[in-house]
Amino acid sequence: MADPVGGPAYQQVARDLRERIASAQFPVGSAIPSTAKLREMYGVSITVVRAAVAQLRADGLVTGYPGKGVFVSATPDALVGRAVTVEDLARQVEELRAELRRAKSPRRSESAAEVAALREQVALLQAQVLGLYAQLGIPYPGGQPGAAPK
Amino acid sequence: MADPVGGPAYQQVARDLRERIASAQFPVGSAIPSTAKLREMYGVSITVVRAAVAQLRADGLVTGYPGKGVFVSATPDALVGRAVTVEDLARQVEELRAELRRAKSPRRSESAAEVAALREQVALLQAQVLGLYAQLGIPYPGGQPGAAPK
DNA sequence: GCCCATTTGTTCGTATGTATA
DNA sequence: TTATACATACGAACAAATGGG
Repeated sequence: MADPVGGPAYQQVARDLRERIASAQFPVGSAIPSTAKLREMYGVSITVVRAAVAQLRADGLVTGYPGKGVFVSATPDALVGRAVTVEDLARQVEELRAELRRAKSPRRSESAAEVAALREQVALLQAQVLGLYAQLGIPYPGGQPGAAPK
Repeated sequence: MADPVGGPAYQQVARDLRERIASAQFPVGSAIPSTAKLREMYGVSITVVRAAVAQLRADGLVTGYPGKGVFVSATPDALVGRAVTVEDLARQVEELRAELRRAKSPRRSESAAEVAALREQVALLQAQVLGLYAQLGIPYPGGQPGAAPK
């Protein structure tokens, strides 16, 4: 599995699982197939399945319970509908990163006051992104039944 | 490192690394010890180290670059909520792109170190935005009435 | 109550690919 | 070319929880 389109295998599996959750093929409240089943379904190893499920868990889409299974806790649509602009921002940032990688400088150093100012700007941007998270996390309508964490 | 008090080993390592980052023992912009070094430091396996670093990376604290290392991108203290509008964030991104073109102009001896640091910061932004897209409004996936098992 | 199969979570080891120096 | 380092990928094992017999 060298390097197919779509990136690493575990990300492809995670993406496919996200689509299935979004299309209600795996409804909220139900359990996704077990690790062994997913391994057979996608023809990958345990590691890939674990990584994919771990990513979904980190994203807050699923929650696993030892001895029972991994249950869908939310749909990606609920997140997308609220973060469309943020997704657009992510695309722009990704483009910036691609351009920067393409602009590999040979060597040298020193000076670069403009770069320093740029870095400062990036730092400010970073703080604002985190602040945006804090801001949007509160008024989220669904998926927050007022239950205290665990 | 079987210590049930602090949870799994990889979470303990991640917590310790967070504290070191917060205490500037690992300053922003610097690289944390390599995987092999961390493995010796904590006396754990590669798996634990990689799981801990992966968690920090998912949180947007560090960013890894193959062949270079894992660099600190931000401190946990920077997670203080700061209100900001999406429009402001989009404008900042556009401004950043304009500055970036000026910085990567064919000026030959452009500072490679600064550009590299900038690239790390931009990569951090990408990770943060993607994480924001994923975790928006989902502080805790548990507590679903009827969905949570038993 | 006890044993056993299933399942998740964690941990261990190792190999390969790719990027950097 | 060689060495280092991260990312991904393969396999295997154990603990804890669940549920069926």
